[in-house]
Amino acid sequence: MIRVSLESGVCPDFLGFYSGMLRNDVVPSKTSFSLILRSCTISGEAQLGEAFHCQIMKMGFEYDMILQTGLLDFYAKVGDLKCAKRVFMGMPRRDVVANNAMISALSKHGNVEEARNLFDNMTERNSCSWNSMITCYCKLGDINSARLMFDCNPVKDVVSWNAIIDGYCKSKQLVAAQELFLLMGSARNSVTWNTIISAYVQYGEFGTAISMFQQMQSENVKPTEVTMVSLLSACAHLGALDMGEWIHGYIRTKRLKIDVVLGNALIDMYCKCGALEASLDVFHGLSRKNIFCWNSIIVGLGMNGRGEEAIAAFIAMEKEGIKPDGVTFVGILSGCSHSGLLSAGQRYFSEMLGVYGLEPGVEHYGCIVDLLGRAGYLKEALELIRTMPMKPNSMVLGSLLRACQIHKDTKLGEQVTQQLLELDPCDGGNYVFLSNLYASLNRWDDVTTCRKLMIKRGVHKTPGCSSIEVNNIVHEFVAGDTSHPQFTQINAFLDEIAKELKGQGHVPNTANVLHDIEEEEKEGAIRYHSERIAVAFGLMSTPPGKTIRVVKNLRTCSDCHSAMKLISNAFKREIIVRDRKRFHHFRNGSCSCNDYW
DNA sequence: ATACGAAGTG
Repeated sequence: MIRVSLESGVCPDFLGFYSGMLRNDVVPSKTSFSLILRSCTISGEAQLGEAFHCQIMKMGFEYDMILQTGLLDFYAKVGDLKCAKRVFMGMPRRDVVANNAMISALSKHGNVEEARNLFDNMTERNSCSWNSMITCYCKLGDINSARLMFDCNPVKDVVSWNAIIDGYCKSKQLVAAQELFLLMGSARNSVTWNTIISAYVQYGEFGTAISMFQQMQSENVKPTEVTMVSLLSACAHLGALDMGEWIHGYIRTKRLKIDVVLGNALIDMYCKCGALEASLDVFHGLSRKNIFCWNSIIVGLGMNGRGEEAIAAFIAMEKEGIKPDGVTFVGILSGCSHSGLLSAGQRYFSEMLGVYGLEPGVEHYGCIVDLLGRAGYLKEALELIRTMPMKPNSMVLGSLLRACQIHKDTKLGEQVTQQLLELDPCDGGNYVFLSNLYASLNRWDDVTTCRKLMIKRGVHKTPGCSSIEVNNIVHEFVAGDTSHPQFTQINAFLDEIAKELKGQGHVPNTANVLHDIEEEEKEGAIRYHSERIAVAFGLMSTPPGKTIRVVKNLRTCSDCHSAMKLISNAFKREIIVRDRKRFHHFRNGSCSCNDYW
């Protein structure tokens, strides 16, 4: 029965069968223990396995090859190098399997020298031996040695190819990975596809990741849970809700197993697409939740302006006995900041160390600077930066700068921007900000100086870019971009919107024209910000009443923010804009952020 | 022996 339980793949009940044996006065044999050990290895039960090892010693069994290999494999998998070595040294004879297990244990600890030594001294090697060495070098970032191993491997199989492709992906050599991927042709299995899809997601090429999935299907390779996790992550980044929902449907129809990782990917996708209720449904439906799931939902609630609920989730998490970590507090503190919960945020910040024993990092100080600054406590924020135990990074200063902008403290704003410029001279945003600041003060000479400095240093501003998904296709609009095939219609529609807004008394905030150095250079070629083009496109190409969802790479400007409110009212549409850091749910002329952002 | 998840800023 223990063997059956083991071979069923998940070995859920080997302990039950073991205690059953004892209850029925059946003395477990050496084979029983070998099987149990194997079960512990597969399910990663480190402590349980050790306990059984003690039991085996007590029983006084003679150690044979099978038992020793089992023990070695167990210690190798759970990462106990010392014990693995001890078992290994005690073996009178070491076959390929034993040697491979030892190599893998050494590789886990980064002992590449020792692993290589063992590998070189082996009289017999199989594909596992070679593949272990390939991954060992890959993990260490020594891709050239890994490639050498790959090239010398006389018994290359699909695992060797997958391992080296992943190695290239992880060492930022996508081109080399693509070359090998193409060379594989029909030898590619689902791991190969998962590797390349996840690489595209990691490189930020979300659209390519999705089209690779389509190609995977057309080549009849079965997508797995891992494929879905990568695709959902792509959807989360793109804010592509339709695609995300389609994937969720696919998971259900194919009966893929929603474990903590896939569950978390779904939660995160729905949150980042602004579909909180769907996210909560998945969250509550999970039978097991780990810290990733809790953190995702806490961050998601905060990001969508539901700070109180984020706090409630935090309390629920504690009740379940899950200990919060640094990420949890980033979520809670930023959630408090977005909802203006000043005192709650301060309380959690002090409890971090006091109650939870977590040392606040620079990211947590950043949250509190943000919290204080937004609420108008500029002096306090500045004082915190002065007294905090580490140097402020660009994010901390960025938060302060934002506060200066909201509360119109131009003097402090200039100081902070100068500091930011020194910290990050390659970041175009800093120059734009400083330039805007000078422009608003009519200091045109300073504007020119700033602009020249930018050109001299070869720095470029990130262009504003918004995307919207219509009929499963993600359309991207860069500010001033006229390349969309339907641009003429879009432009006409933008005029219509402008008229409608004028009728509602909207006065365009001309200060925003100065907000963008490149816009000035293009001399009025850009009439509108990217999110407006995207919303216009959405309004004209979707049926009345359908929610419009737009994702923007930068933060929305205040003019667009007020325009969106009016558009939502004039066209009777719910508009959800995800900007760089949070969501705005526009409905009936107002926004979920209550203009606090 | 290979593939997957959460984070503050302008």
